[in-house]
Formats: sequence, C-alpha cells, structure tokens
Amino acid sequence: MDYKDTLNLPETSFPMKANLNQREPEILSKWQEIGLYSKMMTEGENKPLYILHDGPPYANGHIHIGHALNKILKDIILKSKRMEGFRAPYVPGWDCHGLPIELQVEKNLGSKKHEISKLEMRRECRKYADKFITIQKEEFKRLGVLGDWDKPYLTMNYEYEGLTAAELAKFAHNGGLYRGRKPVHWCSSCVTALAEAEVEYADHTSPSIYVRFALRDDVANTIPALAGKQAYVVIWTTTPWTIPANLAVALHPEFDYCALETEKGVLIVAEGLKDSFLQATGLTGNVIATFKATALERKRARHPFYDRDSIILLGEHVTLEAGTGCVHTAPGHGQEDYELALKEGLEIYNPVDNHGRYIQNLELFGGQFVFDANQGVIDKLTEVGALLQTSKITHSYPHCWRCKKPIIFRATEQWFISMNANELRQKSLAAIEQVQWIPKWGKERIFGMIENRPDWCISRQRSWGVPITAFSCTACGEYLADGTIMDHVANIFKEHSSDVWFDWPADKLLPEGTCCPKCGAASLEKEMDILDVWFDSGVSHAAVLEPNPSLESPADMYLEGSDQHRGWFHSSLLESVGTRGRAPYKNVLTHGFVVDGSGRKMSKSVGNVVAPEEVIKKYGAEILRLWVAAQDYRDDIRISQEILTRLSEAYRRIRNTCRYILGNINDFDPATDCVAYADMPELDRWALHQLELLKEKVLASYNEYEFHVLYHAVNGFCTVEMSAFYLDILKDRVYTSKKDSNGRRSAQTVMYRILDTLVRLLAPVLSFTSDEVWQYMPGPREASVHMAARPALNPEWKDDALVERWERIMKVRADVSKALELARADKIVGHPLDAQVTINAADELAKFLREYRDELNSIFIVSKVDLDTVITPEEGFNSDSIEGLRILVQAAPGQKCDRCWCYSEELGTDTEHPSICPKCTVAVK
RNA sequence: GGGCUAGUAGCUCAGCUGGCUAGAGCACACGACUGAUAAUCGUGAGGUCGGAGGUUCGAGUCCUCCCUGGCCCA
Repeated sequence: MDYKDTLNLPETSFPMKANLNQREPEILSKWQEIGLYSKMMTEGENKPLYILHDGPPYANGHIHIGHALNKILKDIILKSKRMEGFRAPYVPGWDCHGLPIELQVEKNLGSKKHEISKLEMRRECRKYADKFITIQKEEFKRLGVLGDWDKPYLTMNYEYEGLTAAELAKFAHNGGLYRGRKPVHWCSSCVTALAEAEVEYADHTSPSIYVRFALRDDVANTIPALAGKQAYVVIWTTTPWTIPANLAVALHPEFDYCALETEKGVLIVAEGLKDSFLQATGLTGNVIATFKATALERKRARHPFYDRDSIILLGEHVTLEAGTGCVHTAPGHGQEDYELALKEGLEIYNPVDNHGRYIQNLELFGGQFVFDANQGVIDKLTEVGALLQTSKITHSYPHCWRCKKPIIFRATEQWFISMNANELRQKSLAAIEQVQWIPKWGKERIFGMIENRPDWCISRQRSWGVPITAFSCTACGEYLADGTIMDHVANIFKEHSSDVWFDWPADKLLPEGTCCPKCGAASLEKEMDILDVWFDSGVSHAAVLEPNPSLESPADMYLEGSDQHRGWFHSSLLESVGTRGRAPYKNVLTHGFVVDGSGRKMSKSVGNVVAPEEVIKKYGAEILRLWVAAQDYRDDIRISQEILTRLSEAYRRIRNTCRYILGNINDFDPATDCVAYADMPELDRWALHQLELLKEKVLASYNEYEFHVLYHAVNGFCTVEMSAFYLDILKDRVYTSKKDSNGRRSAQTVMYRILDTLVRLLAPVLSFTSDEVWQYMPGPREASVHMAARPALNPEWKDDALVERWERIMKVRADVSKALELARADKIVGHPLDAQVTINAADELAKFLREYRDELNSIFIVSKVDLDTVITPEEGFNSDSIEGLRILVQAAPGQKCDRCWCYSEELGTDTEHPSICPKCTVAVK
C-alpha cells in the first residue's frame, strides 16, 4: 500500500516562482480597481495624521535609481505608519519651472526659439513639464508607491504659482526683500545669474599673468629703503579680462612683504612668495627692503593702462597659497573683492554687460567678449610694460551646470532675500535646533551652511518661472516691490496663472490708481526677472500642506538625499522661517547617493549606471524595494548585479517560507482550529517566543527608520529559526499526525500566526508579495494587507526560561549534526532518519536531556536517541564545544516505516498495516 | 582647498560606554535528501577589522597622520 496519500503533505496553489515582472502589474491594477489608496484615506479619517511631505523631483527626463530609492523609502515609511494607525496621506509633487526645462525646450525649438514670445515659450515649457510628469508618474507607480497620483501638486499649477507669488509678497511686507547690486555667478551664454547650486566646477585653461602696478605715492617715510625709487606692487591673476575693472590691490595685514631690486624694477611681493615669484617670472633680484603690509596701507598705485588709481588695501582673505600676496581687486567681479569694496567704500564697478561683453564705452576694449579680450589685455599690458610674465594654467573653474560653459563673476542688479532682515539667519539657526535630523550629523551640516551663506539671490533672468512681481517707474526708475500690490498680483495668478505677467499690460495687473510713490507718475512697468526655482519648491509647505484641509504643516517628515541640505531642506527652511518663524518640518531624514558596486558614483560616461527600469524588468520592483530596505541608506548605497542577485535569493527564501506555511495550513481554519498556548508543546511555544522577538525587532526598526535591520532580522528568522530548525522538526508532526490531532493543530496555529505576522511585518517593504500571500491566507481579513494593522504584540508568549532550556538542546543538536555528518561521510547513514544516536553527557546535562527523552528523536530528526548506553572515547564523536559530550551514530535498529520513514522495531503490530509503525497505525485508523 | 560622512569575510550587515580564539545571512566548496524539489537539510573553508604611528595591561572600538570613496561648497 502507498501511504503517501494518507500523509498531510503541504499543498498550495501559491506559486513558488514569483514571476514578479509579470505579476506586479496585475497586483497594481487590482489596487487600482479596489481604489486602495483612497479607501485607506477615507477609512483613516479619524486617525491621527502623519505627514510625510514629498520633495518634488524635477519634471525632466525619466526616473533614475536615486528617484526610485527616494520614493520607495518614503513609501515604506508611509505604509508602516498607516499600519501603525495613522492617516498618512501621500501627495506627490513635481518641480516644474526652471532653466533645465527652458533650455531643453529651446534646444527642441532650434532656430525657432528666437521667433517666439516669452508667453509662447512658457506654453512650450508647460507642455514639456507635463509630458515628463506623466512619464515619471507611471514609473513611480510601477514601484508600488501608493499615493494620490491623480492629484499631485505641481509648482506650475495656477494656484501654486499664485501662492508662490503670495509668499514672495510676505517678504516684501516684512522687509526681507531688497534689490541690490552684487557680484553673482553669471552665465553669459544663458544670460542669467546662477544660483550656487547651478554652478559646477571643472578644469579650465586660463592665462596666468603677473602684472606690476606702479606706486604713485611716496613711501619713503614708511619704507626708507625705497626713497627715490619707483616701486611696483605685483599682482597675479588668471582672469586678465578683469584688469579693466581693477580698483584696488589687497595685501594681508599680517604678512611680511619685501621689495626686490630686479631687471623689471623694484617689485613688491609677499616675503613668503618671493622665491616662487622669481622662479615663475625668471627674474633675479635682491631684497632691498622688508616691511609689513601696513606700510603700504591706502597708498595709491596707478592702473596699468587707465588714467586712474588703484588703491592698496588690507584684507584677511589674502593668502600665501599662490600668486604674490598682492591681490588684484575688482569689486564687480569677485565675492571677496566685493566685500572689501563695501567695507572700504569703493564703487562696485562692473563694465561687463549681460552677454559677457564689455560695455560699449569702455576704453580700449568696448564691445569685446571678456574671454576673447584676455589676449587684448595681455597685449596692452605688454605694450605699457606692466606685464612681467604670462603662461597658461589649468585649474578648477566654475561652469554653468546646464550649458557647461565657463561663467564669470559679475555685479548686477538682483533681488535678494536678506539673511539679516528680521534676523532670518539667527532664527533659522534656532529653528534647526528644534528639528530632529536623521542621521544626527545632518544638523551640523545644514547649520554650517545657513551660518555662512550670503543673502539669497532670488532673481533669474529667464522666462520659465514665477515672475518677481515688482514694478518700476518709467518716469523716475524707482522700483516698487510693495507687499499689498504683490498680493493683488498673486490673486490674479491663482486664477489665471503667472503667464499673465507676460501677457497683460502692467496697469491690468496693478490695483487701479497705482502710481509711483516717489514721483507720482502713473506709468509703471513690470520687472522681468523670475524667481529662483528653489523658492518655488521652498514654498511647498505653504502651497500644498497649509491650504489642504486634509494635510497640515509643519510636516512630520521631509525625506530626501543628503544633497538637499543645500537644496530643498535649505530653501524650505529659509522660506518658512522668513514667513512663519519656524521650520516647515519636525523630522528630516536624509539618505546617501546610489553608487556602483565598487562605491563609485554613477555616470553615463563611465557606463556604470543602473536604470530602475532594467532592474524591474530583470528582477521585479519588489527586489528594488528589498534593495532599498536591505541597505543602510545613511551612507552611500551600492547597487550591482551581485547585490541584486543576492537579494533575489533572499527574496526566494522569504517567499518559500511563506509558501511552505501556506501549504501546511491549507486545511486550517483559525476560527475553529486554534490550539491554546497552554496546550502547546514546548517547541511551539519556543517558536512563538522567537516570533515575539522578531516582532519587537522589526517594529523597532520601523520606528527608527532602520530598515536594513529589519531585512536581516526577517531573513535570519526565515532561514535559521524557521527553515533550518522549527519547520524542519515540524515536518514529521505535521505530515504524519492525524489531520485534527492536537499536535498538528498546535503546529498549524503557530505557523498561521507566524505567517500572519510575517506578512504584516513585510508589507511596507515587500508590498506586492505580502499582498499576494495575504490573498491565500485563511480567515476573514481586509481586502489588502496594506489596510491591515501592524501585528499585535503578545508579550505573554515570551518565556525566557523555556528558551534558555531550548538553547541547551540546540547546542547539543549542533553536535549531533556534526556527528551525523561524519557518519554520512563514512556511509553509515544517508538521511538522518536512518540513524540512531547515542548520547553521553556529563551528569547535569545528561539529567537535563532525560527530561526530553521522548522528544529528542524528533528534535534531532533521527529515528532513535539512546541516552543510556555508554560510549568509549574511541568509538564516539567527542564534542569540542561541550565538555564531556560524546555522540555515537549508528544505523537505526528495526525497519523503516513505509509511512513516516522512521525506523521502528515494532513494525506490523497491526495486521492490516504490516509495513508501518504503531504511531502511524494510530494516525491512519 | 574647506565642511559633513564613510571604509569589518566575495556581497549585505552585527559588533553598546575599549576586555575571552571578530559574529550572522547569502555566495563558495563538499556532502545528504528526493514527502518545501527551478526547493530543503548538514558540514566546511573565508577577515593583519583601509594603511601607518600612538595611548593602554589590553583597541575593530580612543588619539594623530595618511590612503580611497561619497555629498556639499570654494
């Protein structure tokens, strides 16, 4: 007789093979059908709110792996918060304005770009952004991210644009907004000022020149050695084109300077740089005087080729790293030069226009493009005898992030938000202290940035953005940035979009009867600068969270890459503190950047880019989600084929554990078949204890956002506690006992609870698979695991004393395994059930083991355990971890039971079933 | 160049305030099973804890310097 049919072997239609790439879209459409997200929101109506506010990705291009990481992390947190009992809405957003889109659109327009109006240009940009929002939206949804995808926030929505303008108006109201002249990074090609975030540094070859400036004033009284001699201060620069804008030469107040008698006259340089100077210029010279910089303070030198002075000033920013220690100072072309000029009352002189050309009336060089003028300047310096040396130097130089061309530093009229007005800097620093930064060092990082940053330049000379809603008087040139008028315009934007700024005449945008407060003229014109896009996204707390009654501000969480300390976290903080006096977030969590398998950044040119789309195709979005959870995201996050392969294997282990349990509980109804804790065998209670530990660990890791801990805990649980121990031992009981025997039902009760817990614990991470398993589980339950709660804690299932005893058993079991392995190698046994194991142990342990006499064979999965026969040291395996433990493995006595495959000496006690053991006979009767 | 940050087995991670031969899972090798089978079980081998100094009775853990990455800035 074939007894296989009398066994309770696992049976389930839950597929072993995940086929994720095919199954995931099916699950997604199921979620869509049942309206999963909106259901969760309506059911959560009365729950406490948890707001994770989405930082808007830029609506350009397809998503990359960093986007996937970010969105999945957000989704994991939101799902876990929902299961914890919060209403946790997710309103995704997109950042729509800005230069990159405008440039891309210009590129697509080709030569037509010069023919179309700003308004038409903006329409094209809007279309372009819309296109990529649609693309990215589908790509994000494919990752299994749940949210209000039908109503995302877009920074180009009319309402949003209006609210952006209204936020700007707040700065006008409170005096934080001002118009000033300041050198800014300027791209002559894009014709725009660039934010610091828009500047990239790359190698660039520049001319390097040493130039002497003749001293005009007599220095004999401070430096007697120079009496009667024509001395020169020598500067070094890599931007000859800024020489026409030179107004001063800066020396360090504490450095020693010396005068050298050379072939080119008496030259003054810093003492510490004289050797390198002489070497670079090939001059020879003797020191004829050494003095402090103060000896030259405010002495006048002559500009090399213009009829004006260049004054010698002292500045702490001068270094001895390169050059001569005498710094060419052009206040319109350098930050430090500018600061020195402000302090010393020099003009912020800038003879360069928007396109990088000298103004027409500039003597000698009018109309020339500055980079082209370098040679002309060098020639002129040579002609007048001021040039000491020229060569080429390759150095790190700022470039435009978009067009990649070298940029210049140039003073222009710009709109700023002051860091000092209303103590914005101090208040922001104080607000930083109120926020929890995860990891902790995020605080130091943003603190340092806010502490040192200059005023926020919010002007952009482009088309695609929210206009700076200021006006100027056509009669007297007065600028009008009036909060009330700006509020008026903001309201118009809300209804008609900010496009009207480029469509309507000024008087249609102004409240009736507005005139210039200075001269009274009624003719005003619109400012044509637009806002920095960082301002757009920085107001999202005001434009998204505040107006929506189902959201709230400040948010519980902002979660972005660590670059956002200078980006969105930064601009949002300044905007919110500037208008509301507090940070817009309570917690800020940052993750690192995705790098390749060897820790290098991804780049197209290196060819190490991993696209989410390809990972999904090959492994499934679920593996990408598992990847996000498994890595410690506080550092750089590596991705490689090996990592993904490893994760796929871990996934299969988890999936198989679920499948195996499903197969074993397919005849189990939790409503009627559960066994009470008190009636369970010790082993089952041991398993529940382990499950309890797992719950604690995993829930803690959700609470602390340490998902990699969760991954390792679950993986280890499935592998070590379950597969290799509990489930393995259980096989005999579950397969061979009577279907409804207490022992089997007890095991099923435990397995059912394990699976139920596992699936709930994993749902935020393995969102697809958990829900798939959920559908196969017995008992009434929610339509989706994502609507279910976290598993409840059952501290009463913890029994430390019991676990301690079982740890002893497991230690012995490990040695039994080793002994079996040796016996297997000696061909004494194959399957462990072929074996009889004799164990000798020291008194205490022997006594302990006898308490488990009847269970040891099932725990060790052998046919018989003998605790009484004495083994000699020669014949047994001697444990090296437990003193006195000796194990002998022999072929099991008796015959193999046809049904349970255990060897028994009492086969055939029932004539109807001659080939099975007494235990099995009971089971089949 | 500056700020922040990291570097523990092939991979992903543990290792708290310095203290027993540095751990786990996976991968790998070998073996078993064929009643979790494109599964499952067992055993084993793998690390001068980025490098060099130093403090200490004792350092992966503290200090200094260096190397190699990452983000941000100049």
